[in-house]
Amino acid sequence: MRTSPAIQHDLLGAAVLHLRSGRAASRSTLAVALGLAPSTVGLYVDQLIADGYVDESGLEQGPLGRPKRRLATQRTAGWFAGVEFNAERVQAVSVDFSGQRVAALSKWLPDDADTRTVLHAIKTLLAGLEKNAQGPLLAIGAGAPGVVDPRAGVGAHYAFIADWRNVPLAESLRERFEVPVTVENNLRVIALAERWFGGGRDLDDYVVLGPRSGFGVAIVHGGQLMRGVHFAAGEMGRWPWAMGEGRPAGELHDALSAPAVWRKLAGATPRARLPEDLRVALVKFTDATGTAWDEIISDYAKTIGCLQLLLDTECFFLHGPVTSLGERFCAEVVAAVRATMPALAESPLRIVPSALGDDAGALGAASLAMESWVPAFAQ
Amino acid sequence: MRTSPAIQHDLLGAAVLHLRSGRAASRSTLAVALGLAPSTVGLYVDQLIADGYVDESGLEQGPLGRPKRRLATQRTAGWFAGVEFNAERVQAVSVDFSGQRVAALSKWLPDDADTRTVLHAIKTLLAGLEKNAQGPLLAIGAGAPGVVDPRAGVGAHYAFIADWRNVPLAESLRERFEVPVTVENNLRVIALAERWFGGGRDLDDYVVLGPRSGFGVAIVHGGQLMRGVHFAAGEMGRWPWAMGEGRPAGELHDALSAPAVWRKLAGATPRARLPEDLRVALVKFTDATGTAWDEIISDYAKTIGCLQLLLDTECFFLHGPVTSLGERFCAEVVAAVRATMPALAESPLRIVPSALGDDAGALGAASLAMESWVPAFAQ
DNA sequence: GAGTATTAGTGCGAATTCGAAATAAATGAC
DNA sequence: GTCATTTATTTCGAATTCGCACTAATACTC
Repeated sequence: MRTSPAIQHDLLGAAVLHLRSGRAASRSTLAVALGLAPSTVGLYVDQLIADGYVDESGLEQGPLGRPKRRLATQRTAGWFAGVEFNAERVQAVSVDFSGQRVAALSKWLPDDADTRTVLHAIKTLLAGLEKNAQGPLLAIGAGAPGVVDPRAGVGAHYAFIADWRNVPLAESLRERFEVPVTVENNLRVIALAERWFGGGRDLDDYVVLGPRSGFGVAIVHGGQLMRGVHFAAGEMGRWPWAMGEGRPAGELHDALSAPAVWRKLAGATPRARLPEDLRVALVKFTDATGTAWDEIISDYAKTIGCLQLLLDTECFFLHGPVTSLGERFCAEVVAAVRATMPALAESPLRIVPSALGDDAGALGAASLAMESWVPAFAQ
Repeated sequence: MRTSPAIQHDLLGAAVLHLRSGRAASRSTLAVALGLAPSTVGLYVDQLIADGYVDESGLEQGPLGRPKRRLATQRTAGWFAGVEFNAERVQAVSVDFSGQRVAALSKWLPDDADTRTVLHAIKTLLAGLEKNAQGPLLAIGAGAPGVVDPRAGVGAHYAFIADWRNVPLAESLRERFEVPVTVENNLRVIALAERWFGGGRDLDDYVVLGPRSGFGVAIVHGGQLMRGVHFAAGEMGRWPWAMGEGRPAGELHDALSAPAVWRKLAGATPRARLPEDLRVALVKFTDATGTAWDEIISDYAKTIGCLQLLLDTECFFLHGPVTSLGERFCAEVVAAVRATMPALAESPLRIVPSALGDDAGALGAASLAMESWVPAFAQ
């Protein structure tokens, strides 16, 4: 028996995050990850086991020496909700305490959706998830479009939902569900999803490319989301952009957004509804060729090359409907960057289509919830 | 008398940094800044005073209550050296323990300077500073051009000094002067100078614009330098850039570098030696007008606008020779950004000419030394 | 000028975290 | 099988840090 169980702390939350992510799976690795003494970690783990958040699931033998006692988060200790939305639809997922996706719900919004409609839809989906959930709801994360102030928990503004101005999203959900609520911008939440569920597991520096109805990016630097002083970082779509010889200058949106890509490939205005239908439509073009294709490759290459020169990041994740253009698209962009930008000719540039599907945003929102959680006062 | 003097720690170093920067000036403010209990800070301060690093310099009365006992770093407790160089010259400064600049030396390099020459010049300047210094040398910081690996303390490569490849700069200086040595890239070191000696005192997010022989930027995000995975962040000069209607596409270097600006304004190739003479030459143009001037404004506006859309930073500091174009230049660039980029029309964009002079780099290098220092084991 | 309110700093016992030695659990050599 | 070696975890006294009550130093009130 130990002398005294340690009083709870943010460190308990941090320990759970390490265990859930798989970055640490025993007392000894946890000690290294948290920068604490092994004896201290022992106390924390005892506490977590006693409270039912963690259990020991067996031994893991290394090449030599005493085996590690494997620790894992207890699946049934509770669950997290993530919800993400834009002007067209709301998506929600539930994730159990061990970080596994459990269920998902989504709902299309009417064309004239205003703030009230959207909030109502969000609450309906969350309530739907609650019905079939195991254990208590521990926290909610929300990914909102437009400018979001995560500190205040407010959706500052977004052009495509009527009325969407200084919406106290966090407060509204906390009142209804009585758990902590964290909000973050749409695309930045997807960056979190990459870290927890996608290819960003071991990366501290990466960029998410988000060509949807516009074009934006989310930058992760040193493991932290780059938000910008006014929470407006990543709005690359507004860059001035020459559309090609003879054609008028426009914005980057007009070259890289999902509808713009579709328009170029199909030679017509998209009737497809964003973004899922566009995704399906774009699959048709995965082996396209010709000037339209080359133009798209070259625009993407130029954009990503600029980003790489400026940020020197480790990996670019392509998200949204354009992802359906596949590996070949990414490979050709890499080749084009190397060919047209001398400074990056030797660079180990990585551009990968995200392995996450359409609910990346909702998963990321759930990650937000997981990251915010700390154990309540165990009495 | 206190129970037991606390054993030394990195926290002692952090405390000194807060006192030196003026962010904290008493036990109570220090406690808040360091996130420690007031009683603990008391112990640390006792230790620092006993070791001669800090002293009490009087009282500071607030609007109400007991006055703070003002703490200040002891000017004579030792000094820091900062050295910065490029292919043309080496500059070095000494800074006393309270962060005041004491002396500066500089030296032009021969046209064919190679690695050996440069290292020798650096050591000579540092030895020169040592001669007139008060107290012991505590640490050295170095700002090196090109790609620098701060972790290894190595200058990785730089095109304009023959032989400059994987130069163990830190090791070499540590051997000679027997103090800790930290190295960092040229321009990033200037960003540190802004924080310690310039207008970046209270900023956590800002960008340094460095038009010299090329064009690069240094990004500070969340108080931390953005280095990039390969220590190559900020190399914007290699962005592809349309030079204007009809003219061939080039790189951003060709539009924004100090020689390029001079060339446009003077209509000739610069004979001026970089960068000091260019600075002097550019002063002549501070009230220039005409298409050349407008073109420069518009190129800078476009570049800075792109950066602002992407990074949403708090302030841009203009450095290098172009700074001599003055406040008017910056104001016109701000106006041009607002006029040409709708998304930034309302933005509280700040572009300021750096208040630091030509030895900003050396001062920044000294900051590097100050930031790295922790008190030795006081016995 | 005594009393109250406010803020700064200190003393001291309690709580936390550490460090080093002890113990535990494995492998491999003989 | 026993023993040396290696790695993981725990024990336990020591070191650090905290929390809170207390003292200190000021302004303001009456």
